[in-house]
Amino acid sequence: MNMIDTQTGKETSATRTAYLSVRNMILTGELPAGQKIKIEHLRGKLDMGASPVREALSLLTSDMLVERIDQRGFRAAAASPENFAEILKLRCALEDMALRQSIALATPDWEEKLVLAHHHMTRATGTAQFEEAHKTFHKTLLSNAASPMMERYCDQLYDLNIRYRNLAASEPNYQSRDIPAEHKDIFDAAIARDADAASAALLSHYRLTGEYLALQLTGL
Amino acid sequence: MNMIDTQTGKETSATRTAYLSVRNMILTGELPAGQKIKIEHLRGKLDMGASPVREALSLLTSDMLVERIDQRGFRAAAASPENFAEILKLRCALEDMALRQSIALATPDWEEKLVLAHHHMTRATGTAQFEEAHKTFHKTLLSNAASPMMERYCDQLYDLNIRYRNLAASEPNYQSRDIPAEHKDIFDAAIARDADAASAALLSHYRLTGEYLALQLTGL
DNA sequence: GTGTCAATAAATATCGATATTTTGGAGAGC
DNA sequence: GCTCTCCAAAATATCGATATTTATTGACAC
Repeated sequence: MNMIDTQTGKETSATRTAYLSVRNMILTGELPAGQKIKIEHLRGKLDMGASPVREALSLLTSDMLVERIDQRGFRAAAASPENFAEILKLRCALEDMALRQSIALATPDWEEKLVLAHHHMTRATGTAQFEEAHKTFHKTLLSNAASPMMERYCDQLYDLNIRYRNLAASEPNYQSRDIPAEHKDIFDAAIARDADAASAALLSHYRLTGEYLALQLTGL
Repeated sequence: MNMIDTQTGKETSATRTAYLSVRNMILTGELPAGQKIKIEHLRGKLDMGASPVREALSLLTSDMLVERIDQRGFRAAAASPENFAEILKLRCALEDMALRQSIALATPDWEEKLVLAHHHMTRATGTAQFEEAHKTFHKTLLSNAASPMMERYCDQLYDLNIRYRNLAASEPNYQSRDIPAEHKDIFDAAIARDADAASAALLSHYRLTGEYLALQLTGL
């Protein structure tokens, strides 16, 4: 006679729901960069009280996706070509360090994870599925660095980069690039424990994408 | 008939008060690393409702001073020798980059700020006053890099480092070091726009302090 | 026209109360 | 003696209402 709730599930809190929703709205551009975020509006849209919304927005501050101004509420983080350039530069510097550490500490276990992550990426079907696998692949590359803070920074920067890709609007059209080959190069070098080659391939991968996106961001 | 409040002042919000208080408690070790933070306890101590306390804790998450576990509240960020080593490494990498950029973009205005910041540090009297001036000096060094995110990271890492200095408990006793001379070296090289020398001096300054602190942290 | 100021409207910040969830422990069963 | 289950007690999470603060508007003087 106990009442295990409807459909078991419900493994979540209102704050978490709000956090994920708003995060997604900002990453996709549904909440435009720099725009004021009205608590009342979100509260209605998400059907919850103001407290979890405020808390979610406060947490999003960590991810540099939301700015908070005392007594004046929240707004979606501004976006600009300069900001994008900075993200790219920081990513290159931090991921270079992290990847080299990962390789220096390479273990069979890490290599196996990497093999799987790469394989999943090549087999992904839909766009969403590929995005997921792509993120996992890049995270796995750095996951052996034994450096949680650095991984956190890299994670943040990855998401900020995704945001700009979405803000660039037009469907990505990667001219003459062979993206799978670029990934394969990074992957092969990492597995071969060739840190210099792996880092070079990774940074080139980022910089090519960066240059391409930067061109489309002149309107910001 | 109107009630302009007592003593005009009151330039602050409850959330901000809570943020600064808790931040200070964690930096000084009054809230020990890893310890659970009870909202009710703080609410009483700071004499305010639970909402601003929660919001302050959520914001402190950005600074990596507080960890949040869904449905299970907040705790002061853990501390460990490994974490300290990571902070040191990241600081060295990021500040090296930032300082070089600052110097590359050097202007008379920046140099003047730097001269003043260094002067204030040499003239500071109390410990608190010196700490303040010291922080300002280091921030000023990087302030010309035109890279807000990098500066934010460096700020964070600076505070995390201060925390470990406080956690190391015993009064700092910098053996045979001449701290003012170390600062002077950094300062002179920066003013001379010698990026290599400035960076070398800065990193040496950090690493010496780091080694010294690391010895005292074995108990963590 | 243009700028200032007060009144109003809107939004944020905060409180106090309540609903949920987790934690700790006391017995029941093995 | 050791788990496991189930029940308080404690703490967190969330709501709805209210107090404050900021933004807007329009009248009025210059």
